[in-house]
Amino acid sequence: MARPPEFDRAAAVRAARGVFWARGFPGTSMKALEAATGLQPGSLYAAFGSKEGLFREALADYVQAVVAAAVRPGVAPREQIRRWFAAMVDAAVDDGGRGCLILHGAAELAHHDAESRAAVQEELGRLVGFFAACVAAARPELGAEAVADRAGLLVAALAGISAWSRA
Amino acid sequence: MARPPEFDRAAAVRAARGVFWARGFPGTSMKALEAATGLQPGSLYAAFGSKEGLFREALADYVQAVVAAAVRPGVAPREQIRRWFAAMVDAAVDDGGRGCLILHGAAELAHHDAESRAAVQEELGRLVGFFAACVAAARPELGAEAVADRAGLLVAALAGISAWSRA
DNA sequence: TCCATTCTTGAGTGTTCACTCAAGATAACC
DNA sequence: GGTTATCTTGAGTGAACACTCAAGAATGGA
Repeated sequence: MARPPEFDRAAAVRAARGVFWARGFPGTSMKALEAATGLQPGSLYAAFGSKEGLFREALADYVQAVVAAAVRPGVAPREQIRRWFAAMVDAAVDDGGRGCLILHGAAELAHHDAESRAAVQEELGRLVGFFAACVAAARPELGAEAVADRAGLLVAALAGISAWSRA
Repeated sequence: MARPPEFDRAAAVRAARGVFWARGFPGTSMKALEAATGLQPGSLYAAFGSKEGLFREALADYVQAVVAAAVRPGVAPREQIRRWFAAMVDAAVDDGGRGCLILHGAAELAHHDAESRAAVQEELGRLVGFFAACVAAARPELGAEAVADRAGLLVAALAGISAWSRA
């Protein structure tokens, strides 16, 4: 019926994720994304609609990757949080100055369109929710409020590492 | 001999500081700075040389203002640190999402000219140095390494508040 | 009063930005 | 093989960007 796409969409998203992660949203030009993905602007816009659209997919891919690194069957909830922090520490030590794509994306897209802000806030909520679920699983006797408090504390600490490693 | 400038340079810097603080460096256009300062591009460039130059002065003004709020004659060193955090908390609660101009500037100018990077790193060093001096004064028995450790911890915590309030 | 110097003005510079679109290429279905 | 649908290509779009500069206005000293 029709010609199938030639390029690997997942690979393109992964490449874009790397550029966004290293240089931030405003610091990344479409030219840089074309170079990283090896795609022409036409293909890029046909597939993702806009720079923001590509960023949203890259962000989702990032979350999926970090979650996958932390969440493994049979891993205790407390260990999952530890692994998340371990990934942040590795990023700070090895690729100095990348930080957390969710947290920086939230700041960088604060004055953009509502759709992008909602998307990044959703990922942010997912992050907090993940931590809350781990805390609740590790300490079943805690009330909902205490769980939310401690999850918030952990994410704030994560934000500290992220911001400090970028500065 | 010559016509004196009509505008108040300090007021212009203060106005620019507010815009940079609220919207970040890349999110702030020269048009916005012209509107905020009430100056034409010619005057702005004659006075500050470039957008980065204006940002550097705005950053210095920011540091001076926050230091002035914390450092008062007769205030104990520990209380000075407390006041710095109090200012950060006020900024997070009242003007939600501004964060610390030094920390965000360091991340936003990471891929700009060396001069700007050096300037922002210098302010960052001044911030860490201020904390270290306060810690050393509050706990004279501590060694230099312990002082540096604790100052670093405090700044990392500051970075956490800053990043989290922006997200 | 006149001159020298500097400031202000604002239209205009070239560049880069995100983004579009017509034309050609390619594949699946009949 | 013809048809149809979609993909790729890459030159090109207007807008926004940081920035400049010539001309006029204003001031202090001679």
